[in-house]
Amino acid sequence: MLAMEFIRAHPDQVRRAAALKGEEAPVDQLLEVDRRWREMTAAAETSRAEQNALSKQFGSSREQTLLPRMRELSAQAKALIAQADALSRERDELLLQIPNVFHETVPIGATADDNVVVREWGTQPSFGFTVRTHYDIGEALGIMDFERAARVAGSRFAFLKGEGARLERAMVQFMLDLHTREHGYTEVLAPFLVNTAAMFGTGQLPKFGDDAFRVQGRDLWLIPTAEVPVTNLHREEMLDAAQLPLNYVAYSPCFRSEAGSAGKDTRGYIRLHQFSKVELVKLVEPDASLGALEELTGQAEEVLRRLGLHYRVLSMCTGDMGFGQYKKYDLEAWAPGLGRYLEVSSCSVFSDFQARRANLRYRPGPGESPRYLHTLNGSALALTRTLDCVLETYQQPDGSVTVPDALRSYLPGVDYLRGGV
RNA sequence: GGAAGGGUGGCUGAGUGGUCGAAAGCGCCCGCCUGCUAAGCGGGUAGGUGGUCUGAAACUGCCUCCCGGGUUCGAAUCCCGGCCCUUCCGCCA
Repeated sequence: MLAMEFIRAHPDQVRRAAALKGEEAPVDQLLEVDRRWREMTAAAETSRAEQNALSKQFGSSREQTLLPRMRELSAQAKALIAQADALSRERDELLLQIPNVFHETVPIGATADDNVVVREWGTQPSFGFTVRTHYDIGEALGIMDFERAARVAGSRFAFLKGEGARLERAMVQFMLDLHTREHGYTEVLAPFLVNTAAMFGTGQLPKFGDDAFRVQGRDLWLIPTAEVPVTNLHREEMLDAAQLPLNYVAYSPCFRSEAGSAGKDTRGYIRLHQFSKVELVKLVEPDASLGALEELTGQAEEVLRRLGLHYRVLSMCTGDMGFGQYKKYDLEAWAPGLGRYLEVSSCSVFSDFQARRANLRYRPGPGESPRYLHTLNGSALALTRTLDCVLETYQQPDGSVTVPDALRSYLPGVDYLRGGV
């Protein structure tokens, strides 16, 4: 969330940012409630102050004549504080609904059409035969099974079998190894269920609860991304500047209800209720966060380069950005069979928006006051769609699929996928 | 799941109704001392959120001893509920 202080000082910037992000932001209501809260708080505190002074006096003197006035003040203060608390709760609820502002380099725009391609790598491969989609390839090889998954779990689920399952596992391991060995990340295996507080911390709640699955009867949610547990890893802590930056990489399954995407990407291994993802999370000092976004994005891109997949990087426009994001890049890899780009990564910086919610702080130097960290995260990468792009890019005329060089050591003895176990 | 104990500042750890936002130690900061990063001496050092103020600084109010309620003029301290941790038992992979 934003600092109340910041909203008071820059209400127009906050209004503009919300409008350009396409979010409803109750800024005026918030400012009004905040004003009333401060008024009420002042009154309550005046009363409390007098009560405290008398109480202190009574502590030493035991002067019984003070008691009636003390009782009176006590009751009065309680009433005023109750009113102030109600306002403060109202204010906090409103505050949680205010989206983050964005960086000046973010393109202004309403829809995905306004995103800006900042760079491309490689070219669209050409084939001397009719290309097929990953789901045709996968089903023909018997390594992807949507029908049986539908019977077991419903639509938007999939089984991977044999070489398909091994391929995904190999890709996960390849990505984890790349980020830990070459990019300096610490591997984390995080809880796949988190509590409500954690979901608030990263901003999935209160506004986007419909997108997540909740465990019945318990205060637990299935994580929609490892961003949630990993960004919350140091919640309520006071870190030392010397520990920063913290770089974490986590594999996890991700669970999403896809509430708002009925009819979209219904075919194939693209938009599922459960998918695997390798996620990068960085906790950095404020001054370092924009540079860290470029670094993180580059590290996600490296996965695609090693896999030899053509891709492009988009700077997301205001309207296509998330609620809490300060700046965001999407990585889109080319899927020749589908004939379109698939979003395989989203890399974002949140400034102190999440840190404030999750209470992620550090002490800049000895004797200095605590500050909020800046948080970043990015997929590196989402397995489903990256796997699709591999199948479609490396497909052969005979229906088999060449295993990319980068994955050979992770699939010993398998140079081509031919539907084996 | 059952029993017992426990959650206090950056850290360790005292504190069972008022002069306690909280002893002591560690760490850190400033100064002194010692002719060379140690020891010693003195002082300082929680966070949050308001107000005064153009702002900074400074001063000042309030809140915060896991969370939420309650008792009381007054709660770190007493009562109730919750969460978490430790140990033992049970169960289980």
